[in-house]
Amino acid sequence: MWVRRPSATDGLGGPLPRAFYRRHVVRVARALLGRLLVHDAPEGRSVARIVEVEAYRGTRDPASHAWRGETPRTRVMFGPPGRSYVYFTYGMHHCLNLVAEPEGIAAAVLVRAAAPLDGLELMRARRGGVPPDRLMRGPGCVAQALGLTRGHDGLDLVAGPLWISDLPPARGRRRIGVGPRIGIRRAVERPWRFFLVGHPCVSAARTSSNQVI
DNA sequence: GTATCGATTAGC
DNA sequence: CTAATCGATACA
Repeated sequence: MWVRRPSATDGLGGPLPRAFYRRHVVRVARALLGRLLVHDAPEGRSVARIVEVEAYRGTRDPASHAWRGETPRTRVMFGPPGRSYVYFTYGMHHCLNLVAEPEGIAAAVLVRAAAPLDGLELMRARRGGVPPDRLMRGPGCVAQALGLTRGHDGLDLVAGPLWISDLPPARGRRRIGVGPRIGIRRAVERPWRFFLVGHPCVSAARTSSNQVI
């Protein structure tokens, strides 16, 4: 069992409780915006603010990996909430999801973009000489910057090396943009992508066509 | 067994 | 716009 190492400069609070994730995936996705994503890797800690997410749910939405039912790859999506779902795609990229909703309901939130806050050197070593705002812009970049691979699939987000802080996101003066998911051919055009409006680390794709609420 | 496509990215 | 690159999936 992994034990998170405390540190003197640790002002991050603790991991969100499992109940946070045991809700409708869209509600979880919105609640994740602005929160701190932490990876305590053997090489060191990385911290980033989540600025863009997408929700995936159920076995009927053809955009969801789980739409054909439970398979070895999607099993974790059907499992208990508060775990990671990391998949490999296009033969070269990994993507990080956070599993939501009660066990038995396949649902997860894809982390599409984040703003690096700590562990910048570590991220630069993993990503190469990329400007800070581009380190975690795009789901593949998020996973790469954090050093996540399929070995990080199914991790417990409540008591593990990968977790979301329970510190509340800044409430004041933040707008949440809403739009359809990106990169989906058989799109189900529903407002399942959420992002912090105007944040430099949000992926630019189709932003102009999205509503702002 | 073969064929196709992908919750993507970097580069031209 | 396309190449990269391989696991999951569909089908013979």
